[in-house]
Amino acid sequence: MSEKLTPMIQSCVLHFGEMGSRWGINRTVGQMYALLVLSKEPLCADDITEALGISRSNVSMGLKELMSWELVKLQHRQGERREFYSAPGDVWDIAKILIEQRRKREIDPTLSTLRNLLIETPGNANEEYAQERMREMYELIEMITLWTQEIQRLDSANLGKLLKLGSSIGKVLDMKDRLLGSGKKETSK
Amino acid sequence: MSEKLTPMIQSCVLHFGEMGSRWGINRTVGQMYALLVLSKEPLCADDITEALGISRSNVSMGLKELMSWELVKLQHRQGERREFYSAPGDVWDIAKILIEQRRKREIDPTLSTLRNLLIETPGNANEEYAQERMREMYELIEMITLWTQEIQRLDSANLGKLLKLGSSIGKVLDMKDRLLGSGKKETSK
DNA sequence: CTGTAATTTCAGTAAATACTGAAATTACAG
DNA sequence: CTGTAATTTCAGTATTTACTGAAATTACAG
Repeated sequence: MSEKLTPMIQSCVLHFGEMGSRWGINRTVGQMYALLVLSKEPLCADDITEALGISRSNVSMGLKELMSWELVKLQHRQGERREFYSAPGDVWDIAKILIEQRRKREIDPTLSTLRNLLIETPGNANEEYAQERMREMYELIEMITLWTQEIQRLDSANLGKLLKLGSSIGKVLDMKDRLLGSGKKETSK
Repeated sequence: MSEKLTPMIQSCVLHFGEMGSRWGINRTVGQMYALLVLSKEPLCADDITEALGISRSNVSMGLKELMSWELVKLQHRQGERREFYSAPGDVWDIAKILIEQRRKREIDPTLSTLRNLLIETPGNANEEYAQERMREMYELIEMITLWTQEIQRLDSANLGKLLKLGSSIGKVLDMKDRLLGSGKKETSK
């Protein structure tokens, strides 16, 4: 990390590099992305090289990675050979992309693996129990995925609305009871 | 990976080892945990050593790691020196622990870092823009965290209820509108 | 086309992470 | 206590992952 970065931006970049590395994202790529997100203007590869003090080829590979995640857009400028890169301007859009990509890369394959194991006939009591747990996993992951997908449909405005709905999911459950008229007065806790 | 494991269980163990490594969890620790989750009976360290074909010391370190995440419980048996380890019997309980631990380890520090950067006075236009983005991140992460915390309060039964609520968050927003009588008829899409 | 300024690729190297075996420590039955 | 069967620690090593510089490739202005 060498030139140009103010301490404020540098702190943020370093932090997200660190976080990235804890979530299975290469530290340097995390830093690159933080830099792009925090920058109003699109950056070219050399800007990043200089800002982070890493090699040009490393930046090239990192950008390739970010492109494969569809986390960056590429911009041409008239009469310029260089490419400029930028992150989506809305943080929620970024989150949606991340969720979607991880779903494709990790969740879907996991569901598929579990599904395949669940159609096998258990060979003994162990396997029977194991399948039980796998089934629970499958259902939980599937449920969370479905909800997440619904939430992803929201734009920033409606997201805010949902979030202001208040801190209590309990209310949602109560609503459900009231709306659907499910007789017993259950609470969410 | 050597002894005893049936192909079904082995596949699952390998898959979750792989997934773990993509989420910043040591592959072997992921395998160990899958094994524990799939096993009805608690396992001792040697069981794991044998099942995964890794060294006893590696198992010891892995179990230490899993303990620090509070993902395993430890059981004594009368007149036995050995310790037996087991995972929670409910997959949703496991998920709640994972969410909670990652919040403590990664989300809270991130929010704290962002908060510190946000109270600084921006030194130039760049920093002003950067702070804008940081504020959006802060708010999004905080919101998601609050919701997640609410959802974590649910037990398996109520979770099922919430999830059966249906695939449409839109419905929740509609409920909100109806219940709170917010005049305009907005939709969630 | 041609020259140039950019990007990409990749073999080699560096750094970080994970794993092992041996030694030290611990727990407890007798 | 003492002996033993277990666990933990840790220095050294192996493996994996990340990074670099040099060479190859590409895009395009002129």
